Amino acid sequence: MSTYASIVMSKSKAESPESGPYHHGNLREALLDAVGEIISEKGVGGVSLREAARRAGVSHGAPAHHFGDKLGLLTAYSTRGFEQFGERMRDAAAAAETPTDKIVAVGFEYLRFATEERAYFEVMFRSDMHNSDDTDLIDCSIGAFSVLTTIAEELAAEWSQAEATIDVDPELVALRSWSMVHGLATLWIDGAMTRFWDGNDIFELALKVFETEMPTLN
Amino acid sequence: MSTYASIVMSKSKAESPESGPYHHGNLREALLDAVGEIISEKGVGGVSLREAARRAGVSHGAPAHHFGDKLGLLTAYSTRGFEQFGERMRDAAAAAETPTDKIVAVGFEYLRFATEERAYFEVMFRSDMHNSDDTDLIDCSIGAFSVLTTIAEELAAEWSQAEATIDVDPELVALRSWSMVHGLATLWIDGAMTRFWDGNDIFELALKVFETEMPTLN
DNA sequence: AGTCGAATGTAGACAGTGTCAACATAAATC
DNA sequence: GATTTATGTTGACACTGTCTACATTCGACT
Repeated sequence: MSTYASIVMSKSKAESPESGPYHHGNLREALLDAVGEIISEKGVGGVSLREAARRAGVSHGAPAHHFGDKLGLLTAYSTRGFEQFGERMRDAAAAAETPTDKIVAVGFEYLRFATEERAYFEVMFRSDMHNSDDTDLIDCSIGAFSVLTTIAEELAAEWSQAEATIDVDPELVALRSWSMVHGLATLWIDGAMTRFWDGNDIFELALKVFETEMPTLN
Repeated sequence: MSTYASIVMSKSKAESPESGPYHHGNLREALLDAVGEIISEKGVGGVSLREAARRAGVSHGAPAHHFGDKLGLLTAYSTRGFEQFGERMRDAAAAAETPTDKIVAVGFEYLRFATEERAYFEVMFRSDMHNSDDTDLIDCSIGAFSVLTTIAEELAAEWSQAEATIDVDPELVALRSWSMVHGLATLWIDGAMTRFWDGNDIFELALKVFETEMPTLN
């Protein structure tokens, strides 16, 4: 079919891809972009292989060649999210001086990512939205969290030097910080806190929550 | 059609409901039970109105009369989860003496519910799995969390009596505790911690995490 | 007791979905 | 330049949510 013919004969049906070169050129990335768009517009439940294909201007079967199945697409999207997440964590840590400043900066960056890049965040931390055994995904997630564990080690070293009585496990410091900031992020995102806190700034709330002393429970 | 005829002529097709009385009698509860079964077997993504109807031995259109649509079914399931969750929280708090004991007991009960009743937990804390505006759901969730806020008030009162310097906001104490335990629960459930903590007992980990002192970050 | 409306359940249709197999086209490799 | 590989298309299938039309039963009112 000539180029003219393909234009004239282009179907108006929504299913059919726009007329263009047979090969997309960068379909993989285009599909991942589409996933982000769909989640932002309709939520994670609105994601479908066919809709992503439609937005990338390609037939409904095309995505299978790049991602296998739906879970494969979401896993790749999740991996991309962890890449960007890790980059943000590293940048935030690098911009601060002391271990204490670092962990606070990383915590706030965590919240910023969760709220600004909610599409990624939801898929990243929902085990049924990706294949947890995927090696790329595992590598990227470990890369991101290693920022936190590194800071925790620096913190623990600092504390054990300053106060002889305190000898904390760095790993537990990391897990404790992680739990707190992750819980705050998810509860905030899911709207669970709206009926117990009437503000619309999570950073303001986070500052107050982090500063709150709990004597008998340290 | 006589009873005998209905038995003899019963179709073998999986779609068709088992022969029985025209009215189920307790379809609403049966469908909610089915949802729990499905989630336990196949995860939240495996839930479908038709599968629930099939398990309840009823035609595919029946659920609509009780729940409207799929979101309605999940909202009702979520509400039922918050009812049981609230009951557990209240029982745990009632079994402890001091405010400090109470909040620890409630925290551990929170983790127990998250792991033992994972089917409920996932739907309860996933905003796209239920209608957050549902009044019954709102009532039940507030009922559950009010246990925590009540304890936080008792704690804050105790602390402000004992140590004159500390005057904490009870609401922030509640949100802080909630964030930490919720973050730990969700990260544990989603398997995010498996590569950073090699144990299989969340209560053991929780004990260590809660006890970990973080001097410069209180 | 009888009637009628509401509640509950059935059956069929429709568009949308994921996945598969068969095929078409372009790119890469030798 | 031929062939293998990667990429994309098309059609089919079973499954899904939702809608409409219809059937049965329950309950309330006379």
